[in-house]
Amino acid sequence: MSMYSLSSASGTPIYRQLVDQTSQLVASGRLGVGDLLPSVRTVAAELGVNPMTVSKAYSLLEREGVVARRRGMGMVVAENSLDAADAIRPQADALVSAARRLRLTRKGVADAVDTAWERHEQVDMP
Amino acid sequence: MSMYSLSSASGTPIYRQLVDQTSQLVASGRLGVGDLLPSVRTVAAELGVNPMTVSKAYSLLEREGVVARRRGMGMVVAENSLDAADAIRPQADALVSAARRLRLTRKGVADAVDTAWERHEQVDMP
DNA sequence: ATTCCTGTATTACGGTACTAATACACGCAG
DNA sequence: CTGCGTGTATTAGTACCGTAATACAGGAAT
Repeated sequence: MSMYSLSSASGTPIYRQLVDQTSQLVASGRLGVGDLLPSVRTVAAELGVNPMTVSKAYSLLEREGVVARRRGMGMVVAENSLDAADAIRPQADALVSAARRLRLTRKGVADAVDTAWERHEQVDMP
Repeated sequence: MSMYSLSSASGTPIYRQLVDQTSQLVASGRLGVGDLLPSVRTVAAELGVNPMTVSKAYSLLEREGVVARRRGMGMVVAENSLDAADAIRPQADALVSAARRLRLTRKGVADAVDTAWERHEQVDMP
């Protein structure tokens, strides 16, 4: 069983799904500092995609500082990699910036987030 | 002076910039219900783009219910168009969904939004 | 040294997204 | 009706993006 699962219908490209899922695994602690990622060819075979596609994902993750290269070994989770707060910062920034353009108050944004949270809770409680 | 301003470097396509900027003008109240939008050809000439590109933006806005068609006249701001809370819903959803994947608490998200808000306040207080 | 494993540079191909050129349908004003 | 104003269907071209095929550079293991 692969650590990744692709949604072919999602429209988001494979390499980006891999980046996102890896970031999530790291940010949520299910992948710890120093852990070795599965090799490019392993992932490619499991998912039925081309090794280059996986490589592209790994390179992006390296540029973002999430993983580091170990020569001859593969890729490992980097020293100062993401925590959850870092990981959602871009989305939080996007929200705040949109809200300010619309001249919303701080409370207005908080309310919007609250109702969004409740919308989600109704859906996926396991 | 046009009501729109394009950022050619931004990477986001022209028609989408037009949709976004129009939505913002409506959601922020600077464009009121019934107001007539500038004609496709006017906008196209001012911005130096093709009328079809503007038309595509207007059609999207119509599908989203932001504007309505007045035969022979042009496009006007629709009756039940956006308010600010509607306008940021997609971004709020994206944030919450990312946060839940990372198993963040409700408070964790709220905090992230607060710090994001403060980051922005330091930048653009007029 | 040989073999097996890493990741990747290069190239090519298919598809799609964006924009533009042209021509059209139709309402309004005279 | 004529002329000018709406928006748009159709078509085409261009650029870019995502993916794959292939071949390569280099460390690890023995």
